[in-house]
Amino acid sequence: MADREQCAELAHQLRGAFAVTREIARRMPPQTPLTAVAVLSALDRHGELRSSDLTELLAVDLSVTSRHVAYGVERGWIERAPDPYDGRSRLLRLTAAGGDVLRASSTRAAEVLADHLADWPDDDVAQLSALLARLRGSFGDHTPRTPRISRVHAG
Amino acid sequence: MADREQCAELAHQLRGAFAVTREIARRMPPQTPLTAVAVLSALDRHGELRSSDLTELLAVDLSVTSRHVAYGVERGWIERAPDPYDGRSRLLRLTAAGGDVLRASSTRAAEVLADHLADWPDDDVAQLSALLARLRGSFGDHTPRTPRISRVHAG
DNA sequence: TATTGTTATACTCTATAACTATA
DNA sequence: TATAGTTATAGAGTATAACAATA
Repeated sequence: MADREQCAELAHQLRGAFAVTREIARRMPPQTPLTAVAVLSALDRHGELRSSDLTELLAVDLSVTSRHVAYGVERGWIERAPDPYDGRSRLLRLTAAGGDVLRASSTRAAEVLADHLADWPDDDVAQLSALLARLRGSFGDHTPRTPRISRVHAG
Repeated sequence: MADREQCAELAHQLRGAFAVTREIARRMPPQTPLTAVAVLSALDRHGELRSSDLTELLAVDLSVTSRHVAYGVERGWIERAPDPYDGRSRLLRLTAAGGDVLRASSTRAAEVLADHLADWPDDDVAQLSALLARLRGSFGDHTPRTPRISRVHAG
């Protein structure tokens, strides 16, 4: 169990990571800000999602998700299908064009990181990724629950 | 040397960490947003700094630093002393009140983290902190150069 | 009556550019 | 002529609240 001083130090380092992420964001093309990439990436990894699921994954307000999704839909990166289990919501899906944009964006972000991580061993990069994934997981259960809840209700 | 796919994965996880940091920021008192804490923390760790040094440490534009510093000065958390080596700039210092605010803020941020990291072993928290510190370091040399440059110039 | 999602509005944080003062 | 810092302004990103539609 982590003590308070360790947690305070981690909070400090997270602020540093925040700065690094901002640095990456600055080097992304203006058409695909990091927020847009985050939405596309979530859809790519989880498949069909509802806005409320995305909201949990991105840890923002639903109104924010709504805007980001509209941005992607306008550009043909995301498509909205009817949700057979709930007429109020729709299922969001990545389109082929959205997949292309995501791949290009991921490549760009990876380039920026690789520029600075040239002397990092593979294992350290992997370990940092793994620890960050766990950190994210520890901040609440952010597994989308669209299939589970809807189908239980409908079945 | 990290390959591109690993870097893409790390970029993804950094976006997740970004969300976690936002979550912490939301739970901070409105008087001490995370940006203010970052400034106080930098002054606490590095001692006297110029605005340009802070700008590098925080990885923002100088105009942003200027605003954040003004915010702290207005509240008595930061004091500005004349820079004996350069009349254009001033040396920024944490005041006693600023130290108090920083301690309270750090405690609060640590609490939020500790709430979610209850089941983390000490070693993992320490390792994540260490890797994040290294990540920050790999993004350019952000060691303040106030003493070095000024004194060389003056000496 | 509660919930999903949208939109209007306001607030925070950051960047760009114009400016002052000093080197 | 260049650099440190400030300030005005604009642009992202987010949250709150009011709203429409459905459960």
